[in-house]
Amino acid sequence: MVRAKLTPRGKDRREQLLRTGASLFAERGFHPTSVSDIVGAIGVGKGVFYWYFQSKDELLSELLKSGHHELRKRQQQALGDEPDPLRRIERGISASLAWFAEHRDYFSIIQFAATDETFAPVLHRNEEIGLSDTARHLKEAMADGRIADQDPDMLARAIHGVIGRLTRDYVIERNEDVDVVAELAQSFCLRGLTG
Amino acid sequence: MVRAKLTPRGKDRREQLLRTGASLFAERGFHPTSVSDIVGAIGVGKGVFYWYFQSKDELLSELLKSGHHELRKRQQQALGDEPDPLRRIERGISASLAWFAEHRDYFSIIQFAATDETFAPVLHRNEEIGLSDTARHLKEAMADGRIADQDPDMLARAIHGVIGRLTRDYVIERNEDVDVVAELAQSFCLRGLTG
DNA sequence: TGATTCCTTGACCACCCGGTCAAGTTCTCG
DNA sequence: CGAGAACTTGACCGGGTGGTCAAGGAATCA
Repeated sequence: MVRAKLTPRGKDRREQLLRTGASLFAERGFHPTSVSDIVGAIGVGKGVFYWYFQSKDELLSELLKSGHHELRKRQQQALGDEPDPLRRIERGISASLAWFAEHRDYFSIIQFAATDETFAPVLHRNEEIGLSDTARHLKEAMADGRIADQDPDMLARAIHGVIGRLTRDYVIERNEDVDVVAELAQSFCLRGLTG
Repeated sequence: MVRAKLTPRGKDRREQLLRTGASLFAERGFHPTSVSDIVGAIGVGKGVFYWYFQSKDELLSELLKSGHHELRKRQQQALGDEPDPLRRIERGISASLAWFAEHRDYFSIIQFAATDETFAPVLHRNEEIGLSDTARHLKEAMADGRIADQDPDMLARAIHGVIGRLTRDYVIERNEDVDVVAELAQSFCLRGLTG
C-alpha cells in the first residue's frame, strides 16, 4: 500500500529504496534484480519495500518519472534566455551530458526501459518531449536562415542519436571529461564530417 | 545437450526455434519470455528446446552471433571495391539500414543485450568491429584531405549513433522507406546541420 | 501515561521458471 | 526387415519470485 503521509524518516527510507533500486537495476538489470536483493542491500525486511511501493514496477516507474523531470529541469536552466537557437542546442547538449554524468544509473535504466513493453510507452512520451524541444530550436534556426531547410524532426532524432551514443561510450563507460565530449558532439552535429 | 549431427528435419526445427525465440524476445523481452512460451508457440514439448540448445541463454547468444555475421556480410558485399572512403561509409549506412529493415527482431534483441551483463560483453566486441571498420574509412578520408582531422573513433561512434537512432525511429517503428532514411542519415553525417 | 499512527519484521504463499530425463516415436540405412 | 540414431513427449524437480500479513517496536500525539 502506498502511504500518503511520510515522516522525515519515512521519506529518507523511500529515497534510500529508490537509490538502491536504481543502482542495482543499472548494475544487474531490472528483471535479474529481485525485491529481496534491494531490501537485502539495505539490510531491512521485505515488508519495508511494500510499505513504500506497490510493486517492483512502481519503483522503476518512479525512477523514470523523477529522472525525466530532473533532466528536463537541468536542460531548461541551461537554456536560460539564450536568444540564438543554435546556441540553445549546444547548451542543451552540454546540460544533458553533464546531468547523465552525475546520474549514470539513470542512463542504464532508460536503456532497459526502452526494451520492455511495460515501460517503453512512458519512455517514449518522455523522449517525444525532448525531441520536440530540439525540433523547436531547429525550426527557429531554419526560419532565420542559419541552417538549411530539412525535416526538423529527423534532425532532432539524429542529434539525440549522437548525444546518446557519445554519452554512453565516453561519459558513462570511459568517464571522459563532459566538456570535451560535449564539444565533440556539438561540432559533429553542427558541421558534420565535411563541414 | 547440443547435437553435432542434425538431419534436415533437425536443422529446420532448430531454425524454427531460433526464429520463434527471436520474435518473442523482440516482442516481450528476453526475461519475460519463458522457454515454455517458445515451445508453446511452436506446439512442441519442452524437451525439444533442450535437444537443440543447452540453455535459453545459448539461444540468445546464437541469435546475436548469427545476426552479427549476417549484417557484417551484407555490409561488406555493399562496399564492393568502392575506392572512395566517404562513399564506402555511405554504402555501409545503406546496407545496415536495409539489413535491419529485414531483420527487425534483431534490432530489439541487440538493444536488450546491451543492457544485460551476461550478453553485453559479446555485443560490445561486435560493436567494436563495426566501429573499427568505419574508423578505417574515416582515417583514409582524412589522409586524402577529404575531411578535417578529428578523432576517427569518436566520429565513428557518432555516425553509429545516428544510424542506430534513425533505424529505430524510422525504419523499425515507422516503417519508412529505407532509401529515404539512408539519404537523411548520410546527409546529416557528412554535412551536419550547417554544412 | 496511554492511544494512535508510522514503520519494520520475516515467515509464508502460490506460482512459475529453467532445466532434466525415462520413455516413446520416427527416421535412416544396412 | 531390424537395429540404432535422431527426435519428441510431458511429468517432474529444486529453487527463486513477487507479494502478503499478523505481529511487534518506535515516534508522536493527547
